[in-house]
Order: sequence, then structure tokens, then C-alpha cells
Amino acid sequence: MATIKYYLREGLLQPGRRITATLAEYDEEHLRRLRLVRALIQVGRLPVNSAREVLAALHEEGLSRNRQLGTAVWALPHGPAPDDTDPATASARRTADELLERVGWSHGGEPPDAPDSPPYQMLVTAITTLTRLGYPCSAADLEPYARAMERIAVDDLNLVERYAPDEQVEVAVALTVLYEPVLMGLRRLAQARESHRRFEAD
Amino acid sequence: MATIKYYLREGLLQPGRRITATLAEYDEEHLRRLRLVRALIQVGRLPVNSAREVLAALHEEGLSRNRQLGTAVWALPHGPAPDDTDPATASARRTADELLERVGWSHGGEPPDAPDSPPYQMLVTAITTLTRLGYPCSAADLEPYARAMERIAVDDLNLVERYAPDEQVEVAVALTVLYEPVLMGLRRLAQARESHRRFEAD
DNA sequence: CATGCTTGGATAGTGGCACTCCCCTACCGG
DNA sequence: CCGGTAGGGGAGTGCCACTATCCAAGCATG
Repeated sequence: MATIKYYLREGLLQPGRRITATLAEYDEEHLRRLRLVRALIQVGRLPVNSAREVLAALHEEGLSRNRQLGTAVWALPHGPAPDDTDPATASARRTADELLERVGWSHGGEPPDAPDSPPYQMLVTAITTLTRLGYPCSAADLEPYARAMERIAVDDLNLVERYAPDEQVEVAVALTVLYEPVLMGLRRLAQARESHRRFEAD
Repeated sequence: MATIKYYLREGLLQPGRRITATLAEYDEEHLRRLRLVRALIQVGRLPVNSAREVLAALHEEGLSRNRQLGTAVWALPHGPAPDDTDPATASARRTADELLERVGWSHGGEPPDAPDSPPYQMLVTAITTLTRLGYPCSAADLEPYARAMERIAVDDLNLVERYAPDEQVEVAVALTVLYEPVLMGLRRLAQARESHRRFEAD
């Protein structure tokens, strides 16, 4: 209850239609929005700030769906930016670029003037870190992962296309964020299974 | 610098070998550990507490690799537990079970006395949330995702098997945690690409 | 119409977490 | 011998997501 007021203050929920000076009315749509907000924050682990920006992107009128979605994804948390003072970052960028080359999505079709997109930054930062720790993450190592994510993105878009065009952006955002725990949970279950299969003897 | 002291206090790093009463010596191994800790926390977004537990599991002697890995994965954050007072949770459990049935890993080969594993809980909570919001997440919808994660787990274990047995648990943990941003970054890049391909007209 | 409960809005406070600062002692290099 | 630095303990800081308190304006009830 107090939390709802807090979200209202933070601009995550629209204020209700004013019925009198001090009374407002909330409808089914408000409730939906509230559930979405709580889901993004609690299940999708979005910080309140990011959630606000992401949801704001959904209400930008007059943008193409691609642009709306881009804006929303842009607002998702993406961890520390690559540290370009670190020479390891340069080499990580080369690895990332080689990977994108290999799988044939060099910078995702965005106009080439775009600076590093947040997902690309995530990738570079993670590769830098893995390399510094001596863990394998060459373009060849990463390629099967990229292929798997390519298939997942196809599935994602298939789900999105079940919806009416004016709902698709919200659905895409929700699925991007809320499927993350699903994917990570499934990955860990699959790892346990595969590890058991290989090291059963232990 | 102050951060290192903090990690020492928190038990994330082993104290250095005492050289005098007030002077300790840190070697290459300590440095490695420090880098690993920072990577898990900053890139892998682990809370300090979880990082401690995860790392502690690596030093449990006398357990099989599978058990060590299980303990470590158990300590990873897994979001809110399913709310069993909510009837939607029961239906989500059925969906999850059906999914695991379909892909043929019913509870990951763990002994059946195990309570809900954290990854299973993540799955159930996420399915509950998605269902409540009216987003698609039937077992049929989720199956391709599970298949993709199955392939990823195979790649994960392939990477792990490059290492000597006594390093494998640490590698597995590090790859589980540190590949998450890689996977999510790749997924978002692939989504952008696929969305562009489909909605180019916009 | 009086009364008491609820609602909405503003403001201030709480608890957790990840550091960060300060200070003191012991040491080491010059 | 002495200035600067590492180690260690404890207290403090800033941020974040809430949460509690107040107050005035309804509405509901007798």
C-alpha cells in the first residue's frame, strides 16, 4: 500500500482520474500497470529508476516500434561501462567484433552512427573480465552461445508477434526482462543435469 | 584499497600469510582471488553475501565435484521464493513440471528428496508472474527456451572440461555467473537484429 | 448532523548494503 | 631516527527501496 504511493511519487504509475479534490479513481488498467511494475522490479530485478525509464519509453508517441523498443532496451541496466583506459578492453572489443562478424550481426542493423549500445557494452565488459581472469572467451568459444541466443531471439519475436501491434513493444520489454530468470533458471537446471551426466562417477 | 580491507573483513579473501605481527604478505593467488571476487560482484552482480557463500563452497574439502557445484549454485541469488499461498503458483508448478517432463530432465538428476532447488524456484516464480500478467509461458512456449539452455549447458561443460579436475568447480561457478551478462547482452543484440529484420518497414 | 473510518498526498524516517574514512600501531627504507 | 605506508578495527556515508506518520477531505452510519 505504502509502496503504491511510493511508485506514484516516482512516476512509475499514472495518477488516477480525479473524482473530487482529494479522491482519485483507479481502473483495471492501473492495476495491470502496477502488476507489471512489481514484476519488472521484483522478478526482473530492475532498479526503480530503470523501470521508470523503460516504462516511459512505452509511452513515447510517434516513434516506430523499433525505436520505442530501442529506447526501452537502452534504459535497462547494463552494468559497468567498459574501461577504455584498460588495454584488455581494446582486445575484448576485437573479440566482440569478431564474434558479431562470425554470426553475421555486425552491430545489429542499427545505423552505424550509434555509439556502443548497452548490450554491446555488457558484452565487452564481460569479455574483458573473463579474459583478465584467464577464462576462455575467444570468439570461437562464444560463437555457440551467440547462435543459441539468435534462436532465442527468434522465439522471443514469435511470441511478440502474437500480439496486436500497439501492444508489441510492451510485450517485448516484458518478455526481455521477465524471461531472464526463466532462462537463467533453465540454464542452471540444464547444467546440473549435464554435470550429473558427465561426472556421475563422482 | 579500503574495499580490499572490507572484503577481508567480510571473509571474501583469505588473510595474507603473516610475516610479522602487523605485516602480511599477499601472493599471486590472493590477487587472483581478489579479481575473481570483484568480477563476481561487479560483473556477475552477486551480492557480497552470496559471493562469500559461493566461494566458501569451493573450499569445502571432501565433497564430490557435483556436490561442491551444487552447494555453490545453491548460494547464488534466486529472487523471491514462490508464494505458495497464491493459487497461481500451483499452476505455475504444473507448467514447470510439464516443461521438465517434455525436455526430459525431471529435477535434474538430483536425488528426489531434494526440496525445490533455487533454479527451479526461479522458474516457478517467473512463470507465476508471467501468467498473472497474461503473457505467454505455457510449457509449449517455454520448450524451445529449455532446448536452447540445454545446448548452452553442453557448451558450458565443454569449457569446464578443458580444465584440470581440481579447477573445474571454480571454473564452472565463474562461467555460470560471468557468462550471464554475455548471454543477456547477446540476446538483446540478437533481438535487435531480429526485430529490425521483421519490422524494417516501420 | 456528529462520528469515526478510509483515502490521497506530502514529508520524514528506516534498514540494508557496499563501501569509505579515520585513527592507531607497527614496520620498513633511507 | 623518522617520514611514509600497510594492517587492523570501528564508525560513518550515500544510495536505494521502502515504510511510517501526519493531515485534510471524503463517505458511511447512526
